[in-house]
Amino acid sequence: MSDVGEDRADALFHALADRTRRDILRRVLAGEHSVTTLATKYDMSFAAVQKHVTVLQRAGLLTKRRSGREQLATGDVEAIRSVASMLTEYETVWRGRVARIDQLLGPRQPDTTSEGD
Amino acid sequence: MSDVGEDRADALFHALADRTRRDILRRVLAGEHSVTTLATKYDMSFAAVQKHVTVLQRAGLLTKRRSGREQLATGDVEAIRSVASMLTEYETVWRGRVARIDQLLGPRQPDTTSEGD
DNA sequence: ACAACATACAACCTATCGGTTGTACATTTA
DNA sequence: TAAATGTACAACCGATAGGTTGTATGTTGT
Repeated sequence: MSDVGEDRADALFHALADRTRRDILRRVLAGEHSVTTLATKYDMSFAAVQKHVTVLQRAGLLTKRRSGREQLATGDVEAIRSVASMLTEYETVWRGRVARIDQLLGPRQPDTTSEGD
Repeated sequence: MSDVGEDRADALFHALADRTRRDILRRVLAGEHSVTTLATKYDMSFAAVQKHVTVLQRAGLLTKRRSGREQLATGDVEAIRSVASMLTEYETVWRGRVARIDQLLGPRQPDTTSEGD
């Protein structure tokens, strides 16, 4: 993967690696919230929450929209999907291994025990 | 979500938030590798790589199997899938928002522009 | 038995993280 | 216009992350 892609993966996974940020993300995916509104939900300072929002924003997981003196944050589901597709690539790597092992073992009886997946 | 579930999410996302660890993960998903073999691939000390392997192991993303004096690491695709399913839950939250907005706007003409997904 | 190899882990260092308080600034409302 | 509100950001602090070197321990191979 490209260096910029790895940078993006770093930012995305890092942003998701904190439970407060994940909770904020759920809230802003469900609907728009001002930073102050979000801040009231957590037992920490406004500044701390504001930093978490910034981290999520830098990772592209949320965007902010100014409305008067409020800054309304909204979750970006496309960013979530891009993380999911990264994971799919990992799973593809794994399937490659299974395919190689299958080839190594040669043709066998079809598996009838798990036919209705 | 339960506290233990959040702990697990912390560990998983943290483990994935480092490009060296992600690269190790790809390698061990593709096939078994000893820690020393992995260490030769990176421009850092054996101890550093060993620590990365431990982080991945603690998160459940890989398992180790002793073979003589070697420790063979192998990727666990189920852990990858569990992360993917977490993300699906976030997407579900988002769809809930869209559904609420739809309801708010009331019934409309069906969208014929993207019928063939 | 002994040398070489593979691993584990402690101790240490620097940078970053997640939190704090304080201050500054723009916008709204009385 | 002045006070209240919402935000941004700098400076600081303790804990953790990611790296290092050094040492100890188990496993091969000669």
